[in-house]
Amino acid sequence: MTAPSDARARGTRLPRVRRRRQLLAAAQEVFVARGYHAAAMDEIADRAGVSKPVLYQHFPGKLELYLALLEEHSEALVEKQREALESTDDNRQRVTASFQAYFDFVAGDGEAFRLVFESDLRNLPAVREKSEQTFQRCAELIGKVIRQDTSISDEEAHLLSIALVGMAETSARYWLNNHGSVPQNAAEQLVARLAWRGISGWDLTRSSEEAEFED
Amino acid sequence: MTAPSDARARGTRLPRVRRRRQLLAAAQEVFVARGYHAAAMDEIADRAGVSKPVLYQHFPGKLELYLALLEEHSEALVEKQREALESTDDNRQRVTASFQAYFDFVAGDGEAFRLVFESDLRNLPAVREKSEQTFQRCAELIGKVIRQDTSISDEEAHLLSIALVGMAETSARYWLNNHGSVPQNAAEQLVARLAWRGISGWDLTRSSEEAEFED
DNA sequence: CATCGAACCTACGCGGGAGTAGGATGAGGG
DNA sequence: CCCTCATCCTACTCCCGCGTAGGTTCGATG
Repeated sequence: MTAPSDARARGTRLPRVRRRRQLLAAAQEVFVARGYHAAAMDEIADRAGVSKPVLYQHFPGKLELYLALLEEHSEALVEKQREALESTDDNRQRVTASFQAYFDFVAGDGEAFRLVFESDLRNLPAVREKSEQTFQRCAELIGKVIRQDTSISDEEAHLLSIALVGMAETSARYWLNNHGSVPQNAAEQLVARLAWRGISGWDLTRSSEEAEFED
Repeated sequence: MTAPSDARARGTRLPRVRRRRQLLAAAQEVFVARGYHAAAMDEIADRAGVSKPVLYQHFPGKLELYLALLEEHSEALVEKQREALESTDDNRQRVTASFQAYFDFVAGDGEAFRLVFESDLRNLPAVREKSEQTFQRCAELIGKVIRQDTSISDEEAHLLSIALVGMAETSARYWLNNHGSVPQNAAEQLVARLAWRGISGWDLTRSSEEAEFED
C-alpha cells in the first residue's frame, strides 16, 4: 500500500542526526495512519528498519516523539498562514491566499495535518494546549487584518476570525477526504468567495439585511 | 469537583431499564471528562455506584457502551438541525435558527457534544463513519435549502454547506470554551450574520466582486 | 415460609504495549 | 593492527485495564 519510507538495508548505520530525521519520518507515517493510541513503538522502529531501543536513544518516550512532530507541523501551519496574509495588501487577495494556505497545508506533507487537526490525544493538556494555541494564532493573524481595515470591535473581530478559520479547516479536510470530485483550485475559490462575501463591507450594514436568496 | 451523578446508596437494586439509563449517564460523564482511551470501566462502574460485572450485564463491552452514547447524541444533533430548518420559510431566519441549534447542542446535555466532535476514537472505522455521516447529514439538510432557492450546482452547494457547518461547529465550540466573554445570543447572531452575508444573493454575483473592506 | 431467579459482589486471568538490561558489532584514531 | 566508543540488537520485565468465573443477597411468587 504505502511506500515503506526507509526500511532500506536493515543493517546500515547512520550518523545521529540523520537517524533522528529518519525516525521522525517513520513516526509520522505511523501516527498519521493509526493515531497516537494505536501506534506501536515497535511498528515505528520496524518502519525505520531499526530496533526499539534505538528509538529510545533519540527520544525519551512515545509522548515526546509525538510532541516533536506536533510542534513541527503546528509551526509550519502558522508560518504558511502568516506568509499568505503578508503576500499582498489587497484584502480580497488575502482571503484567497489564506484559504489556499489551508488547502495546501492539508494537501501536503504526508497528511501531517491529521496530527494537528485530528489528534486522538487532545485530552492530554499539553496536546490540547498546542492545538488550540495553533488555532488561535491563525485566527489572531486574520483578526489583526480585520481590525486594521474595519471598525469592528476586538471581541467581535476575534470571533469572526475563529469562524473563518473553522470554515477553512473544515472545508479543506472535507475536500481532501473526497478527492477527485473537485479540483483544489475550484474548492479554494468557492469557499474563499463565501468568506469574502461574508466579511467584506461589514461596516456598511449594521442592520439592513433584507435580501433573499432568489431574484 | 463534578457532582457524582448517582452514586447514591451503593446498595440499592434497580430494575433493568432504570439501571441501564443510569449506567449510560455515568458513562457519558466519564467519557466526556477523560475521552475514550483514558476512561476506565472501573471508574464508570464506581460513578454509577455499582461494580464492573453489572456494566457487562448491560453492554457487551466498552466499545458498545461508547457507541450507544455516540449514536444517541448524533441523532439528537441531526434532529435539532432538521427542526431548525423546518421552523420557518424565511431563509434569513433559517440561518439564525440553524446556528442557534448548533450552539444549543454544544451548550446542552453535559457537554455530550465532545463525543460527537472531539472523539479520540475516530481512527476506528465505526466511529469515523458515524461522525462523518452525522456531519454530512447536517450539511445535506442545509444543502437542500440552498439548492431549492438558488441555481447553484449540486456539487458547489454541497461544499458550501460543508463550509457553513464547519463554521457553526467551530465557532460554537470556541464560544463554549471561552464562556463569559460573550453571551450565547450575541455569538450566534454574529456568526449567523457572517454566514448570511456570505450566502445570500449568491446567484447575482458570479464575478463582480471588487468591493473593499473600508468606506 | 420455602424457592427461584435476577441483580449484585469480590477477586482474578491475561494480553498488549511501553520501556530496559546487557551484550554484540563495526568504524575511525593511534 | 588493536582499542575505543557510539550504534544497534535480542530478549526480557512490568504495569495497566478489559473482561470473567463463581459465589451471594434480595425480592417476588405460590
